[in-house]
Amino acid sequence: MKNITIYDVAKKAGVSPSTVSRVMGSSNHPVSENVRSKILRVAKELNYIPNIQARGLKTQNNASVGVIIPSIDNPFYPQLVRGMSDVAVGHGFSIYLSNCDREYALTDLQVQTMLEHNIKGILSVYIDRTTPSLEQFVERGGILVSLCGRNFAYPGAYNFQTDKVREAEIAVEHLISLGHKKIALIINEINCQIRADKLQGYRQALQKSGIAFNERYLYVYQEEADLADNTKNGDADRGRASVQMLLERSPEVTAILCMNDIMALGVCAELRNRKIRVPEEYSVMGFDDSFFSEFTNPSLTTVALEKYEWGKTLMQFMIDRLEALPDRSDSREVPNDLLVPVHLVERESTGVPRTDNLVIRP
Amino acid sequence: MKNITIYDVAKKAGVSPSTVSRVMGSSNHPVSENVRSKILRVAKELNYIPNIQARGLKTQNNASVGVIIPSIDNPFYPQLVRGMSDVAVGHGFSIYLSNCDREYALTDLQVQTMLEHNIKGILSVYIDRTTPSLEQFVERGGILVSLCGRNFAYPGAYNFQTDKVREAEIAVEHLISLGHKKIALIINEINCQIRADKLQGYRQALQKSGIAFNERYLYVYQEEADLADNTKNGDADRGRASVQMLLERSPEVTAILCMNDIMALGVCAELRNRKIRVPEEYSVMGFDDSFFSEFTNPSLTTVALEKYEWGKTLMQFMIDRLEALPDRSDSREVPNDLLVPVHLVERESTGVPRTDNLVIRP
DNA sequence: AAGAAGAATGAAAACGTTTTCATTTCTATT
DNA sequence: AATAGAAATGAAAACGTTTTCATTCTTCTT
Repeated sequence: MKNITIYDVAKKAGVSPSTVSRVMGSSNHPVSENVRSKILRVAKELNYIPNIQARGLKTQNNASVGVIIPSIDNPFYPQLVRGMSDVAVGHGFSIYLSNCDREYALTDLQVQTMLEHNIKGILSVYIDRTTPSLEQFVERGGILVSLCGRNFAYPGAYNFQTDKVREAEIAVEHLISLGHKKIALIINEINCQIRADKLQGYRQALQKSGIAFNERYLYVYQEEADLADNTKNGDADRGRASVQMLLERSPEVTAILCMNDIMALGVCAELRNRKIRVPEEYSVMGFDDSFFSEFTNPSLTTVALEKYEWGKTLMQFMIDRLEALPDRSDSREVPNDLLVPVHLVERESTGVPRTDNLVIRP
Repeated sequence: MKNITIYDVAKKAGVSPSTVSRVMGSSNHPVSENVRSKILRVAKELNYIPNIQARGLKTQNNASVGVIIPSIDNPFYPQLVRGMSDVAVGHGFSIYLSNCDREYALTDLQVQTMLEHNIKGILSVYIDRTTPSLEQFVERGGILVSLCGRNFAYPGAYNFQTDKVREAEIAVEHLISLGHKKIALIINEINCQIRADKLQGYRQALQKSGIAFNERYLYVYQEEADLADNTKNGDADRGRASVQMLLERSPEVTAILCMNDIMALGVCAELRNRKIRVPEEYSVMGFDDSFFSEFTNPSLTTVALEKYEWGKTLMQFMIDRLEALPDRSDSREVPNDLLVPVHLVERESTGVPRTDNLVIRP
């Protein structure tokens, strides 16, 4: 079961291995037409398969990029990854996918592996903490492009930013424009930049409209608790649970802004359970415009980001850098025109606030 | 920017490269405790990173497995992939993810790439057509494990089967048990085994109950049409569109069985649009128990498969084979006890059939 | 017709490991 | 105390490429 090598085809074609290499690889060294075609023919006959490992060993390059995301099992990411994948295969690149759950140790480990595989490009999404191996990666000249919130930048990386502050502002502004003044925000513990950004946007929007920030309308909880169960995405359940708390602690609220659409779905389901109508009694909003949000009942008002487009943009950017690798003259600036904008998608789950102040049905 | 190699640490530690290799790699050759610890220490000091490409070149092994799925952008797959990923990283393996859209040419290309990367294990899910490079892969001793419908088996592969026939039967049986007799089935064009299996299950269940199969209740359409738009998952829209057709062609139907939950969601949304109630007027069912199905309104009755568990099982199986690679004494039989069962999840979208035969509201 | 420039080819070293085989060092048995 | 055997180490070849450098073969210019 010996592999067919460049030597085998060289022998059969009656030329030297060097020449074969020049036609099989991406060399631009000239080689005459007839020997080229002969080599190609023989290679096909022998079913020759270039050995990327050997090539990479020599060239210190391997056509693949590592993608690190929190978890593919969050509906935000599949489309993003799909966009990345599409442009990657278009350029002959492969994708190493890695779910790190935003866990420090796990991220470090995965990057370590990528380092060992001699991967030269890492695309990290919404990971807002650097690790030793990540630092080592950029130190060794690896290309790190990161997509994160507006208040975070890796040193030495190309930092794309999605403006989560603005996203949250847009959401709250929408709610305020409908007449809401008591708006609950449900988010995870603030250990992650995105969430901090969202909180900031929330406060900013309130402030702009002269509405006082009320600590009691803020629902923050630990994520760790149910991480153990990888079997399902916990956000929906967390949405459910929050409703219970909210109804006890601040039923006077008229709108509920959720961290993402899944959570909003959970909130809606629980409200429905309790025979509370959306949006007549509570308006509910999410983020991300997940694919299902258009089809739920009521359909979800949300703030959208072109995920697929983003994925494409990021990977294209990465590949451009990768293919120009030797000269790293450019700074780590990211062109502004690559920022894909964000927009409100207004659907059925939000409406004017209820007028009566009754409610309270535990 | 020269790499630190095994030679560097050998020199600094005052031993030979061979010895360093033995402690850094997974050799079981004995090496004394003091030199081992010394090497380890020096390696850490120098920030030595083993070069997997070089290792792979020598050992013809690289700790990664290729995963081929139709598209990560179909909610069935993220959880499956997550399961795979979890066990893979647990064993130090990396995942090469590849979306092939069930396209022949694309699949072939991606496998070709994996071949070039010297990947020794490919996990393929619901791809029911072999390609030249896939054949070459198994010919060269690659391990192919495939998850597919019950009527399909790759030659030379470990074939896991999910029983789509049975799944469909379960669904139809449920509907029949509620009293339905006129059951529509909406599926994609039958170029894929899963769909054929589902159709078979549908017919079988009807037959068992002595209900005649009615061609008019079968809605099949081409998938190609809107594949171009990768921006969104088209099944929901197809569900929508089907409602229109169904209402024209066979409004007498009382239950609608959809290919998957996304499609069911689309169907529900369109019915709601037309003020037609689910399940009072039409029962609607899907497949897959997607994570959102529990939270929609009405929540969806569906047939579930433990996707995360399946992913783990498959990857574990793969890694076991991979680690025992040299001896391939076993046949390609797959142990029966690894079959993860399928079950009905009864929720709100199905109920007894309406009694009046009115309807028809185009 | 001679020579220069360029095009096409080949030889061989290098990339960073693993592993076989040979050698040295140790331990235990007599 | 001698030696068999085991344990620990090292030297060197091999894995399959790419690429530098040297060489040969063309083709043009004068």
